[in-house]
Amino acid sequence: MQRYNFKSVEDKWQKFWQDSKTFKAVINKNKKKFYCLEMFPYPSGKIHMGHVRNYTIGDVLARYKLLQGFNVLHPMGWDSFGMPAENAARENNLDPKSWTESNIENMKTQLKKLGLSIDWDREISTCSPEYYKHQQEFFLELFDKGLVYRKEQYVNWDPIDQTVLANEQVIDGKGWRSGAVVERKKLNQWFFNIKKFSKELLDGLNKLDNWPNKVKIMQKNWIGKSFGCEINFKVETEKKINQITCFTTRPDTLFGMSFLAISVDHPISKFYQKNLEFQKFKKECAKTGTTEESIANAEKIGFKTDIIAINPFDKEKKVPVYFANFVLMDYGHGAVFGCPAHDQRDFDFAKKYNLNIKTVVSPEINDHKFEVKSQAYPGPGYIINSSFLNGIKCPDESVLKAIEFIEKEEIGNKKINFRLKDWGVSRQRYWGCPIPIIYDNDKKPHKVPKEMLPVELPKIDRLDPTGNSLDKAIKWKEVSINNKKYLRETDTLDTFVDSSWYFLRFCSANKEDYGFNFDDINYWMPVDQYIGGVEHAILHLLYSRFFMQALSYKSEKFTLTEPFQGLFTQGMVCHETYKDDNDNWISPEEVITINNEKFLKKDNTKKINVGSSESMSKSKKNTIDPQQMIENYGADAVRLFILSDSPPEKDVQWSDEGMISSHKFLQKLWNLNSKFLDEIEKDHPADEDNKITIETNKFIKRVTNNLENFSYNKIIANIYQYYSFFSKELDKKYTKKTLRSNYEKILITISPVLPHFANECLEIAQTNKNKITWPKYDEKLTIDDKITLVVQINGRKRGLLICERDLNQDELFKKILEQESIYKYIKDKKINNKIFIPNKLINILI
RNA sequence: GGGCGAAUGGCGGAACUGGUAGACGCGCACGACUCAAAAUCGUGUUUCGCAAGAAGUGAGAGUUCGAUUCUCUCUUCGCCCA
Repeated sequence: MQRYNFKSVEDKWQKFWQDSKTFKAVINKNKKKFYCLEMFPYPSGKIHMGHVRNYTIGDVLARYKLLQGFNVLHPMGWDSFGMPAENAARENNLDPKSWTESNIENMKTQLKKLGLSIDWDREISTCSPEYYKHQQEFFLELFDKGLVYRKEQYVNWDPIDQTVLANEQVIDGKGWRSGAVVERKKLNQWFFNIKKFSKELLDGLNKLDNWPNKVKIMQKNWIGKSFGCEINFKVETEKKINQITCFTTRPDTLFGMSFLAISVDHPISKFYQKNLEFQKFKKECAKTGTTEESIANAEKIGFKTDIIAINPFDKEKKVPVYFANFVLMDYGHGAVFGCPAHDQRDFDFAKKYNLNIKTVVSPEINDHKFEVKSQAYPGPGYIINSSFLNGIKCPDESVLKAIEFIEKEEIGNKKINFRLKDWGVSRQRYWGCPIPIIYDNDKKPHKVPKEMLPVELPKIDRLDPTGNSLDKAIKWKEVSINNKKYLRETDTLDTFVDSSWYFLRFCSANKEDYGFNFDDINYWMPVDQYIGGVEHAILHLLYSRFFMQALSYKSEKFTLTEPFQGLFTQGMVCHETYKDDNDNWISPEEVITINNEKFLKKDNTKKINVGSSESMSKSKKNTIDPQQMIENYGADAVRLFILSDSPPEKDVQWSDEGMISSHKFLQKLWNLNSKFLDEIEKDHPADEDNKITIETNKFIKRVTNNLENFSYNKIIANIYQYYSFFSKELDKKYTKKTLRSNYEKILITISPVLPHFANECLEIAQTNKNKITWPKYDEKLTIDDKITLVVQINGRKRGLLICERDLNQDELFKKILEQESIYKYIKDKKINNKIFIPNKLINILI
């Protein structure tokens, strides 16, 4: 018996799939399509275990659907713009383009070694002008539809590196690289009007039945619909201010108002521009970052104006107006009224500035003595101290009542507000898609004419260590059209834009005229199953959904609003972490285990401190290199292991022992295969044919169900079970025909998980290629004729009864009396009741 | 602080709509093969107990003939938002 040579088998099949274009997807309107897509990778240079898991899960599904007869589209591409390339280029004095391209080549080779069923002819890369040309067209299309606009917006500004930082680059309020305290700075930037589609994006979630609930809830919270009203506050001031409009969800607490707070960017601020104290205050506010979290955690500070606001519920009550750092201009109208007794933030503010704290909600009904003292009471209850609102249940009824009053008195109006903010897409970076806009001498923006697209990135040999290199590419920046001079926009697009429509591009990957072709997307879209990490639950998925809204807006031809019919979010791959005594991270490669204790490989004497298992990351050095594993154990073994230990939606622990045992198991399967081949030659009487057929049908049924439910870990268990059954039963008496047909079905059933191995075995068995389709199981043949019935006495298991199917209660009871081991419990006892579940259980109560 | 989810042997995890808890894998133990080891194969492996038996799915209650599964309270952990 020859050993299984995974290297030659895997190479052989990978070459075969590539040469014969097995996975090439071509539109065929007579066939049902299945679009299987995994989130495309950032080309960092090497694949990591997270990729292996993600793409194995997708590949199993794609191969299963292919065998089921679907016309499968399973493409792969590269999310190849972004900061790592820019950082690497700066550090190594390279061009981001060549760095990225060589990474892509590298990763492509590695991915191919996994044996994925990818149609590589549709490969796309977002940093290629062929791709971003279309993106620029879309940008202009959205521009024409009025969904793109420019406004001033705060950014995180690193004063040392002279650059804008993304939120995740701000660590504890400091720049990740320079360590400088990050400032808020206003820049003119481009925005996509995603807020406009808040309602559509929220309502659309209801249709997404095949999305994890958790992701839908996260998106729902992110969109943040809130019901309330706008209130127009009359003011007393010598300045030319008519009124101040606030949005509030709690107009029922208006009697407890003790101040009104507005954003430093509120239009009213123009009256204070010359006030030095105000300028100082504004600068102080700029010190807090731009994230909601940093604003929430910052100390609440205010600047008192000389404006007085009048409480519309009680015109005698007049309160001061403050500029406050916790009020944001882009939520509501940049103004809120403060009710300290029932909002902790307002409470803190009131304490600091010695403002009145009036309790207007009590937790118990008719409790007029309830008083807020050491902290705000934001909970439910009943309104007190509030004239016509007194005694009303809060907040459900009191809010409605307050709004009713507000509308009647024409103080304001009912309003639904969304937390979702417009999507700022400008990035002050070189390595991104150029924004196809040019500015005339008056700095007025114009579209780049269509025939001049794509606006290609200029080649820059050396990126500037500070600032935006595009801004300094003078030759590129200056353009002249019809003898008029313009300056190019030097910001590039957020890379989330690149990934918001790539799934459309896959449908028409090689067509040049437009981003996609309607015939193509009408056939292939939506993506039937999208698979990726839960970390993209909000932004990427929401932006992609928005992009479909934007493309279908005012369009008769584009009607797709939801890009991803099904979504699956897989868990991370984790590994133990190791540190030496000096607190340095140690990679698993440097660690050896002796008698269950872990030592540093270099000297074998230094003991390693084992830390918790965490998701694999370079910084903690707890990574396992997939390429190494594929070389050592083969792609099928790696696929088998990565699916085996945990359900795909949960985190999985990497285990070397598990990896090795998967590898060994393939060898066992191979040996079993040889035995099968020997047995297929022999013809026996059909004594056991029924048994093997039932076992095979059960196996197919289990695997099919587990495939449908993403219970891939259970499929591996099924495969182990089938192995242990057949390794014992193989030499029983089967006819040639039955053995062969069952054997072939099993090989096909395991082929999505072990494609190289299964195809090799099928070839050796000389299986007719036309017969390689997903086997259907016969429900009748998954049922054994004998069943095991549980016998309980007073709810306690006392024995098992192997008997025929469908016995009635009396027949069964007779059998129980015959069985001494059970009968001993009931003799001499009075039987009060019997609970009988046919073919499952009998519970005798004595 | 809010939302969502989870908790099962030494470990990862199974258990379909309430009906044999611990499938399958790892680890461990014992045995076979071997001069020996590795590899391989076989057997066993929730705990206590020699056994009969008893206890047992984070803790406590409840519903039920019967609860890992349903309800309530609590504890711990994870993720997301703040």
